[in-house]
Amino acid sequence: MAAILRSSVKAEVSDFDFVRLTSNPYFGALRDTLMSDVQQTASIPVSLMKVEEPQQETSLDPNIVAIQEANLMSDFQQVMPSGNQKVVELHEFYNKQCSSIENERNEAIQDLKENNMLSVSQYQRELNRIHVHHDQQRMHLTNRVTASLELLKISMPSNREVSSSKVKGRQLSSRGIEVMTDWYEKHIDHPYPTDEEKQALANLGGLSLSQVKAWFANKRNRTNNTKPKKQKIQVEKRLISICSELSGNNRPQPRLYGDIIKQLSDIVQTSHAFLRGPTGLLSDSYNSSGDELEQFCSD
DNA sequence: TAGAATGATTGGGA
DNA sequence: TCCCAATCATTCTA
Repeated sequence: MAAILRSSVKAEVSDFDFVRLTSNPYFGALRDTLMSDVQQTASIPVSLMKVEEPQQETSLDPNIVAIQEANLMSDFQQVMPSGNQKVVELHEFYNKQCSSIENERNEAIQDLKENNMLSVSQYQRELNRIHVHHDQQRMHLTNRVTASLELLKISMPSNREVSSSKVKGRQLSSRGIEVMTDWYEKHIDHPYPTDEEKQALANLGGLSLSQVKAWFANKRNRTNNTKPKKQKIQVEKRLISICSELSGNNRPQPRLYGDIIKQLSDIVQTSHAFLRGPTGLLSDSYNSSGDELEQFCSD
């Protein structure tokens, strides 16, 4: 397949693209599937499907290895915070194998240096062969670990929950709910996490920052714990208190009504947020205000 | 299956 | 840019 690709679109496919294609972790599986199909249908000569393996001594662009390793490290950094044991083990395995390859490389170079029987050109050729060999080993290792990490990412329950939670209406991860609820209950009087706290909660719960923000906004709103709602509840309590005072048996003397009106004026003055809101008691069409009430009181 | 619960989005105010 | 209230969309549950 790669041979076909290479020969048919040689002008467009660079060596870089070709190596990227053949080093893709799914390339092998795709090749095997196609080979199987070819053998079953016998409509395409198998020889055409033969993969052109890179020459053993062909030098490998170190940039490709570096890019692949950087991508793998980036993947690890994304998944590691989940604390998944298998990911941790895979990461350790990868680091050990890399160290092992580099140790072998260094030993081989050291042996080469100690060999005084080689000419300069022979030495250079041999040195190149050592680097190519070990670069290929690292590339194969990186590909294998990348494929394993992909499988782990798919199988991770927390990851499934996080990705699926992007869909509307899906439950957030239980860990995420747990840490946010815990924080909310501990800060019930002021449930407004700072940016740093939001980020920490997101990291702890495996959530995005916007999910944390939305969860707290919903939580405050649905438990009547937003600032305007709390203020409104306070005002309602004071109004009920005044009403009961006015209608009760211990009704105040008319000369004390001024005090009550003053109290009502204070309530209007301090309740701007919800009284003047779009659904408030004092909408734009209602022109009365605390000041007017104050004026009425003094009259 | 209807209603509740919940995550996400939107538009407006500060 | 944050917060809020309202609303939508989806899932859960009795």
